[in-house]
Amino acid sequence: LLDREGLDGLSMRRLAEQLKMGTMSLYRYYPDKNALLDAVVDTAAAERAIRHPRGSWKDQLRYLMRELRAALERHPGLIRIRLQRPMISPGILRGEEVGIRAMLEAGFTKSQAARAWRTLFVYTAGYVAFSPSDRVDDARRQARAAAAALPPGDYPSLSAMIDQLADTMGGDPQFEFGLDALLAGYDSLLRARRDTRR
Amino acid sequence: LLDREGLDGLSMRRLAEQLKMGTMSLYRYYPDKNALLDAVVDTAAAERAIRHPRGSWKDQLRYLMRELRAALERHPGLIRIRLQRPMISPGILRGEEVGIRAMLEAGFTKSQAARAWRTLFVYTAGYVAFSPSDRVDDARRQARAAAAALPPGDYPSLSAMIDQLADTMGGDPQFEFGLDALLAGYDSLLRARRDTRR
DNA sequence: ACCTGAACACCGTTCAAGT
DNA sequence: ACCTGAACACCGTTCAAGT
Repeated sequence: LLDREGLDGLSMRRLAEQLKMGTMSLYRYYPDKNALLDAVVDTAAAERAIRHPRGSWKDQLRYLMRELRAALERHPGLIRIRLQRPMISPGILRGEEVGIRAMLEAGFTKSQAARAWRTLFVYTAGYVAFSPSDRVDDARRQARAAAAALPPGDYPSLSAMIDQLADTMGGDPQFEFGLDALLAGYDSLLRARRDTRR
Repeated sequence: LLDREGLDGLSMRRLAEQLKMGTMSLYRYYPDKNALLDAVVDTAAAERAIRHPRGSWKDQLRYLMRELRAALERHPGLIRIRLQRPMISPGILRGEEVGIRAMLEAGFTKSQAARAWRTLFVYTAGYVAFSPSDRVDDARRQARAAAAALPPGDYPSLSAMIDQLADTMGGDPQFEFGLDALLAGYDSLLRARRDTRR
């Protein structure tokens, strides 16, 4: 449909025009625009084909999050819809079931596994929302300009690492850094739990 | 201004009406709506009074992130503006300077400190965006309903932990869980670095 | 009964007419 | 020169008129 126009370009009128029908004919299929957007999110979720992952719980979570990120980036504008309507459909929960099962089997409590999954989701979805892949270069340029314009006396640390700051505005290494940090954090949680159990 | 109406309620026409001026008079102050929203973000950033934090690098980052979360939640709708225009002003970078300095002093490389800060920012801002504090109860209810409606055969893990899943939809403990996990992950990064140095 | 064009109540912004 | 109302090109949705 209208990935190419972005969320702002997706209007009932233009969509109807594209489909060569009267604007109001859309209301035969969906009661209002919200319902239509829900259907868009659901359709996108159905596109995801999650192979059952192999390896350690870390490997599995890493795979699931990379896949989630790719799925969200496949349709720019999708993330902005999901930010406005936190929807939960069976299709969306497919990956969550797999990820949480891996954690439970590794020894996490139910509460820990639930919180850990939600944190991973928030991080990954937040990453896509704040570092849109189609505007990384622009964001880097903007970050570099902003850092260079800072009074060095007040911002000594930032002024001395402009390149490093620009590097954080998107891309695979930045995403993987945060993912690794979270998984390492969960690892220490798991070790602590095993220790107190003894 | 119009915190109470949300982003959708903030229109040039209504704002002008509120200010008892003609709609077009606003354009004497800001060239367009984008500029006005930028000014809103900047004003909100200026409200933040960051005391220079004490304690370990972890304590300092924890304080800064709690403060960032509180600042973002103080004005609902602010986060949605910032999601659409990744703006970088000196006011916004105040906390970043403090946080990054703490990490550099603790032994992080520039690149690590930059990536670690960005990850914390993405997590915290993503948390506020995906778990809006004024709709936590609603989100919990929705999550519980969605989990209960799942076919237990296909979703055995999720079906057995509905309460725990609902708990992750917002609140302080969920935020702190993710924050702790990230900081624990950074800790192991720092330890690994110290080890290879010897 | 089903479908849909006209109309309504909104937008942001241009542009020309007022002072 | 400065200010701003009318007008333009859009919205989503209601409602009544068409088939």
